[in-house]
Amino acid sequence: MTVTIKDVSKDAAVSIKTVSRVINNEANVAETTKEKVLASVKKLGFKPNKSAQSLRSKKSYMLALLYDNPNKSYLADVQSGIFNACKSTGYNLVIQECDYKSNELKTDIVKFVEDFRIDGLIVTPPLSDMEDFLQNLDNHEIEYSVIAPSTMNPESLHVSSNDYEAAYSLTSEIIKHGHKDIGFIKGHPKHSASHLRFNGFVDAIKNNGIDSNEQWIKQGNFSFKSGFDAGVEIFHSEKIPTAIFASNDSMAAGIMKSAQMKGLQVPNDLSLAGFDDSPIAHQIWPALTTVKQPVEKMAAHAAKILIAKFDGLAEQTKSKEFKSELIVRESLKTL
Amino acid sequence: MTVTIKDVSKDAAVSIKTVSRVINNEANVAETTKEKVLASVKKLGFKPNKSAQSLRSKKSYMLALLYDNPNKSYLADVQSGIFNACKSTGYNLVIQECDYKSNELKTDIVKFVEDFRIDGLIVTPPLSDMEDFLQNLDNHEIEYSVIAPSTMNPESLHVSSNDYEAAYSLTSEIIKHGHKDIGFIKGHPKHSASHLRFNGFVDAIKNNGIDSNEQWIKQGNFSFKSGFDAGVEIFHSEKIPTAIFASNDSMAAGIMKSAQMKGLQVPNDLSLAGFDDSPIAHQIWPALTTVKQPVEKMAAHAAKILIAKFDGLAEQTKSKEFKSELIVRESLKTL
DNA sequence: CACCCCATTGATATCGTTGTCAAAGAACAT
DNA sequence: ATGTTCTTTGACAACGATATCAATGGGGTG
Repeated sequence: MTVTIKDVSKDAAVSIKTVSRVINNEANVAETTKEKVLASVKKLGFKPNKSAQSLRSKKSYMLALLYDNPNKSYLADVQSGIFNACKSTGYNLVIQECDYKSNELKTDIVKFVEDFRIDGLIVTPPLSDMEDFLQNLDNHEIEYSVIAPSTMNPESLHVSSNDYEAAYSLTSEIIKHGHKDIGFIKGHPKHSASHLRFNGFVDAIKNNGIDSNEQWIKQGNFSFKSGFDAGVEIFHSEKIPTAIFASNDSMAAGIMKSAQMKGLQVPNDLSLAGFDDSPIAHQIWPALTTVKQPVEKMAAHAAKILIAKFDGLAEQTKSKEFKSELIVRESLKTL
Repeated sequence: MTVTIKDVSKDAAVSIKTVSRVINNEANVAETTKEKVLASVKKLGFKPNKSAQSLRSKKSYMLALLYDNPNKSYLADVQSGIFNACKSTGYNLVIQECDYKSNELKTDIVKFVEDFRIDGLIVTPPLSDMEDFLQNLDNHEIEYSVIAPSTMNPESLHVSSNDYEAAYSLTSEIIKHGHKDIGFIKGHPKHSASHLRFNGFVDAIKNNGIDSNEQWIKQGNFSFKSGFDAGVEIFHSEKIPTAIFASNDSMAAGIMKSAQMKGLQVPNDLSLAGFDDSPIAHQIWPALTTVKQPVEKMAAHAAKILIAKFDGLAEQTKSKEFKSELIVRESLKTL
């Protein structure tokens, strides 16, 4: 049958409480005792029963991922990262889709956390950008870790990426390729990443002494269609840019479609750049120049720092900024 | 504080065991008693403590999704379906990535199930096509539900789709558009869906009195690159087909890339069809003619029948075949 | 040496449910 | 009326861990 803490205590000739102390890494256990217990644990193949732990300790060992993001590839990466972090620490993950526009969102989530006895939340954009939503979690003393928040409260647990710098250097790269007429498609206005990327673009343009043309700057919302629509508008103007930087790959793909429909060749007639390095970036032709963020690692870290807060792990428990990587592919041509 | 079964039993003036009986839908509870208890449950907002239930009943209320499939969009849909089914029944889902080629796969999974006390597995292709793997689960008395298995054992829990018929009718549609020279890219040989789709294609060709050209039939593996490579080969031949049917959208996108690189216009010089209706299908231009499977619904059903087996739900607990939908888009042109 | 302090350890209660088993009463057969 | 069976109900143990609190003993201090 299954091995319990009692079996271990017998084998190691100590009390069950001492075994409990060892497996929970509690202080004040003699080194020799600890070794003895660990030996028995290993020998018998003991694994603590999560249900019993949970029942007694009032912890559920469950995290929940909150998202409102139609990007399946992003979501898959986030999940994958969190799952890995959970697995090694004995936690479980529940996925909860949200509607950031809903009026009941705040109360729904509090109820969700209480009903399911969730230990902590991992919050992704755009929810991570809603100050009042996070404030509400604080008020209810719900623990959470945030991925890419708009304001980085040093008190709060969060991971971020260098969106501004990445957009700045991608823009610089475009300029280096000889482009002076550059369009930009903004991302969803509720995502802080949208503004960071736009600011990076604007500053790079400015610092290189290039004028920006308002007509070539369009508001998108990260969807393929919004990119397509923006492209249609831009290609309608009398003069069109030689390059367009879209705030994500889906929109860049949308632009590519509208360009192709208009008979424009990418990259000969138009260079294109995206952001995210989603699968689409290299599944279209020409493949997109883009920026790759270590989404999976970021998500894993977000989970780790949250779990560390619960279990007091020694590990790197600090909020952290991750670096993106510029990927230059065929869609960007030297003029 | 939290409401327990004890509070309910007091409020309803019955024993805790009777409350337990009611919330577990056990037989032999008088109708009036049942109503009384349910009223108290509702009034107090009682929710059973999963940890306590789990500890005592030796059920974990956890399912695991087994996959070895790089297609993120497919995975996201499967997960989403299962999560929905789980949520309404109080189960949780763990995701377990596998390597179908691994020698230790069988023992690893058994260990995984035992270590985490998983109640049941949901198995996706290509694992669902590995007879010996499933047999091993049977031997260890591990419960599971299979998505798209190669052989549909009426004893086993499974959901399937009509891959053969869908491929047949998509091929017929291509033929109806006037094509006689049709290429085909096979999917990953370990997926039974690959063979079903190919057989559907072959039979449709035959029944329409069309000759198939071996040179235009290539082995792929569902990846973008394999589609691209197949395209390169095909476009190398002296005569090229007027249409190509790829066993999934990624490969169709790969072909499109190789066609465009060769200067071939889709659909003017070459019609193209894919399968799955993944996001890429409408994020490239021209958008792909394809087949959409109700993946999310299938996955939800797979979870439901598994849970039903545990909890004896009255619901539709039968294995089921789901119907796909043909989606004709611009990539298919009438000759 | 007596005293106290602190590190270490253990006995036992407890978490909130379900399982076991027996009791009480209703229904039916004899 | 009596015995038998079946339905309905409850008292109490048990699941496997952690929490509480007290006991033990070694080391330092006066």
